[in-house]
Amino acid sequence: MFEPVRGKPDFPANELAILAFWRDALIYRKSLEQRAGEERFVFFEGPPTANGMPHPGHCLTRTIKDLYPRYQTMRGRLCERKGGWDTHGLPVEVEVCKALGIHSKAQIEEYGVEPFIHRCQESVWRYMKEWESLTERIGFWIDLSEAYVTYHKAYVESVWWALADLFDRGLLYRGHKIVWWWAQGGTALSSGEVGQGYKEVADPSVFVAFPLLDDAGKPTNRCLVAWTTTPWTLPANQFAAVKADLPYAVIRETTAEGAFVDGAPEFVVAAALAASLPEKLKKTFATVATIAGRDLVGRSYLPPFDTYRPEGMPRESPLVGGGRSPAAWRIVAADFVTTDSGTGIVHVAPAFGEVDYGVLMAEQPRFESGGPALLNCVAPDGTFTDEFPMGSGRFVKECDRDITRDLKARGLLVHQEQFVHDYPFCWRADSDPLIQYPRASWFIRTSQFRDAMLANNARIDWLPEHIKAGRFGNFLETNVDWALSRERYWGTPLPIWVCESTGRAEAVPSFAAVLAKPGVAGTEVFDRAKAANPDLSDDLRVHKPYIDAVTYDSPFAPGSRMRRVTEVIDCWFDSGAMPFAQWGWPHTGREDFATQFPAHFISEAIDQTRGWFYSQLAISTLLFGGDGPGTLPEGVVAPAADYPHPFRACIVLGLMLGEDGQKMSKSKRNYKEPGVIFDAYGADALRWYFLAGQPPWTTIRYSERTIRESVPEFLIRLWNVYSFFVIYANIDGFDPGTLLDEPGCLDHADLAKARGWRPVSKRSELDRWMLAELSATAAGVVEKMDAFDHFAAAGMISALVDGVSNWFVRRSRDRFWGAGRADSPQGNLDKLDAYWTLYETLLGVARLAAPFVPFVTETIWRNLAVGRFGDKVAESIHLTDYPRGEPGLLDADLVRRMTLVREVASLGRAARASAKLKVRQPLSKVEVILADASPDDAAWLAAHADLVCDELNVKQFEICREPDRYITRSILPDLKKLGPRLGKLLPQARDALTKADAQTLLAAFARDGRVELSLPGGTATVDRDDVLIRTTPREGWAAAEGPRAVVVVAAGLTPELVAEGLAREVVHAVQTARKGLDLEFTDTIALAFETASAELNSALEQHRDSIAGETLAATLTFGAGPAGATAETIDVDGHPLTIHILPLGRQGERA
RNA sequence: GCGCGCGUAGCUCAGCUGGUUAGAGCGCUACCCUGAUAAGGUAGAGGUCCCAAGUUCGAAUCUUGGCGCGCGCACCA
Repeated sequence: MFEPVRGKPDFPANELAILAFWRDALIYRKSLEQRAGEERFVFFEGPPTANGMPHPGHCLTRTIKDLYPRYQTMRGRLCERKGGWDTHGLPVEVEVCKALGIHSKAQIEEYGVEPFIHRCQESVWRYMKEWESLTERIGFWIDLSEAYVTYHKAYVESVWWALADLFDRGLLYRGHKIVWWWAQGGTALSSGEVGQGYKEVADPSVFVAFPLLDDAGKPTNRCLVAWTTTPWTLPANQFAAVKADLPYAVIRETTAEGAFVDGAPEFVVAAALAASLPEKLKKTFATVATIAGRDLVGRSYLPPFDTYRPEGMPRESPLVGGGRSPAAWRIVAADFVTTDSGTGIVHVAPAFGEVDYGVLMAEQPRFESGGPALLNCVAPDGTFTDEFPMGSGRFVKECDRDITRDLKARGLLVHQEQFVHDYPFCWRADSDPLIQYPRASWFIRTSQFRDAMLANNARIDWLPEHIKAGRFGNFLETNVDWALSRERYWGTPLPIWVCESTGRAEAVPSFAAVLAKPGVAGTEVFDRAKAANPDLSDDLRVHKPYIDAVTYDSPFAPGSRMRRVTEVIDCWFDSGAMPFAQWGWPHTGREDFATQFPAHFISEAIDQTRGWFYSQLAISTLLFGGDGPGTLPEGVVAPAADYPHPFRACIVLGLMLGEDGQKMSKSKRNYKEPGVIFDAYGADALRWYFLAGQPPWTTIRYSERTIRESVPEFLIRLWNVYSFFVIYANIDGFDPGTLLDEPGCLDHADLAKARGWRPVSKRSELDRWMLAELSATAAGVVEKMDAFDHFAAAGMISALVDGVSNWFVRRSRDRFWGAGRADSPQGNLDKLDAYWTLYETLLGVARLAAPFVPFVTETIWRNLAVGRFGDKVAESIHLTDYPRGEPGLLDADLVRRMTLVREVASLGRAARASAKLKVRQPLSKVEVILADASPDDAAWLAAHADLVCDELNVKQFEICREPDRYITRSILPDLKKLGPRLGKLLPQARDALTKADAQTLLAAFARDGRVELSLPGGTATVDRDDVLIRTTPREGWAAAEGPRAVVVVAAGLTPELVAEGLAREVVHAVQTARKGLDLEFTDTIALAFETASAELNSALEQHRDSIAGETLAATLTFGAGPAGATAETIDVDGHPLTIHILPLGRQGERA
């Protein structure tokens, strides 16, 4: 006996039981052990952070990340799945700050870096439990016990090795960078943070005159007009930029009569904007001259403030290669100048703008001895320094008004207005405007590797493909050096120590390397902390503040000490280093890294394009591409430099939105917690919804309704088939366990050894069809899954389940109900065949679907296989091999023809429906006209008349001999074939073919195989293969038309047919009544009919035996029913009938 | 502003290299079947395939330009 199956499945409860089984029986571990020594399928887990709650988006990634390793394991490969946790970074610090009720760096320092770091380390695991339970509940098999953790000492040291290697190769350097600076908080903000803080504000917009100087250095009456919305940057002005190929106009105010106003200055602005300034000023101007931008370049001007221009300061510096030039307050050419707004002349303050800084960087190499220095009169706290006395000690933005007033007083303010634009503010303190500000920073020379990264990218199998050349490729094209350092606390410390007297630096590859330095000191700081608090994690040895205390003797200056720089690094470098750092490589884990690099497969959402996808690719390309790493410990070998690495294929998942199509947000409550879905529908339902609902890269709208609706279509249907099988196998005593001694893997070849198993070639056509479909689907699914196309694979599996349910089982019902038991070779062989076929199919479907819906398939396997064979078979479906299809069972002809029958049956039902003839009513005949079937297929169909008759409840089925009675034919050109050949003649040919008499044309095709069409534009030869024949039913028949056939049913009814219809109607009524009485399938009844209708009475008499048989009526009488019977009066097609039923109890065997 | 993606039925989405009547599931309506039964089947209603121009014998599909939405960039990696 199989374990009886509930008709109404409780998937969630079922799944909990399966989870317990997996846990207790160590199935995941066994699935790996079983593949020991096999070829590997390498998977990298992109580390999530347990600092936040997991949400539905993580369910999607975890489903996909589980699917392929599970699949590949079943395909025979060894796929270890090492978990990982991303633990560093600003978000952790922010969480801790929130808990502490502080938020500036000063407050952190005040609280103490040491306790702060301790809090960070604890915070990292805050939602650990939720993450672990989600991971288990959704069926994501991954080894969390051995997970890598980015703050662990071994991990940090691995990252240190990478950084030291880059440093030694000159790829890690210190430079300046203009950042968005939160002055009040004393920190730069990351991209996400700045993006969140944009607000629309009105800033002052000022047009300022920069008087040009004559050769003697005296101001002239001619002024550049520059435009800025940040007046506070004017004291740090160093250049004015124009565009070389733009014309500039010199304009001067005129009186109403058109004469120049006495003493009015001449303004230089872009010619394209020469009209806008007079408009703003509401004055009239006339053009004095036009100058090309390039002719302005090199001229000197008087800066708006003399902050950096004290009397006697040399204004010229020596140029590289001879000559001299003013080093500042000079006009330069720049491409970023536009005429979209402003004046076409850009005020350049390199300290306070990224493009401005770029101008300075371009200028400096022109000069001897470094060229112009960066001028910065603002302190890190956002206040002016004493260099600019007017604003000294005040926040820069607050000085805008005074600066404008001062310019006006000195006659330099040409115009002032308000300008409304988006400007970033601090996301945590939204009244604090951010400013662009120069900070010293450490960079990695990624831009030098741009071409290598592009070459590497070109070899990656991106899904969807457009990521390669699109989002990711574009991003690589515009690569700039990676700003690595962060002036924060909780992160991997930058392993660079600097000589306190010479400023020379070196990088160390490990903590041991630090300890090995001469005169090392400061390690006792951690030791003391550990002594005071024995629970202190040793991992913190390599973190701030302890590592900062470690110093050693400088190799650069005797007597000096080496001290670590204060920065930590961008946490994206941590996660990007995981391919090797998860093993602690190269210090440890050499074997693991050698066998598990690169990954065959990774998958994350599209937001990782610039995150993990990039950081992995960049780090891997820099370290392992080309000549490979510069330094490796003795005996350690670098991986091959062949691209792609570190991953070969990457599924980029779409963004997940909430129920309302908006971004998921806890506060909006626009999504259901994963736990709610698991409890109501189960993990399989959620997984199937993700995998089969849409291609993975589409933006997905996560809604409970869609998940709920996706359950019946696949899971319930599969369950129904399974439940059907178990019910009848138990009734019939079909038990493979007693028929098969050596079950092996329960593959086709194994089943062949069973007693009572007949070769498929000997079984009924339906069985051959089912197993052919199974094999074809298996082959197709494998092909799709190997190409990472699970969406297509899921569609095939779904179609297969539909075929089992709605064709095989439905067509086989009579076989399962047939007489004779199926428990031995001596029984009903056809019934036995049906069981073996359904058994094999169910096992096959379950195994195909196992990576997708691992729970329900495990349930099926546990009952159908393990329950019968015990430990002779794999204890879990996930320990079996993935079906690839039996080539010997494939039968493309049969599959095609069965599709044709199903189509004909479907059309027949449609034809009945159109004539309002219900299927209960038998009809005399159905005829089919095939539009375009081969003679073999037509003959095959004719031979399957029984099948069609049964499906359609008709007495006779035939291929129509006189099709012209029912249909008309028209000839249609096959455009795909004729189009390329005929080109412009096509419309004429189409008209000719459509208008011509179809019979004549068909006759011509039959005779010659082709026809010649004389068309106005020439002659066209059309072969029989170039046309399609379309058949259309004539009016007046109960007919339905499909692409390949027309089906006509005979609507005429004879008295016999009507009587039979009535009888079936009554059977239906009795069955409904049985159901109402809650009778078992096998309960017998005493039945009596009472009717005033002679016609109905006669019909019931005629079909008395079949009615009794179908309804399990032990007695069938007419008149009043037996005592105690229920009575129900109904209307049967206009005839009154009272039905009396008395349950008699269980019958030993079914009829 | 720039880049990428998307726009197809009431909803969620397929639709490969251009081809004849644009599909599926769900929902709705009607009918059917029912010894899998809180399942199953058939049909109907519902579409200017976002708009416009172009290429072509032929465009949902290719090109260009708009419009709308999302994401990314604009700090930065």
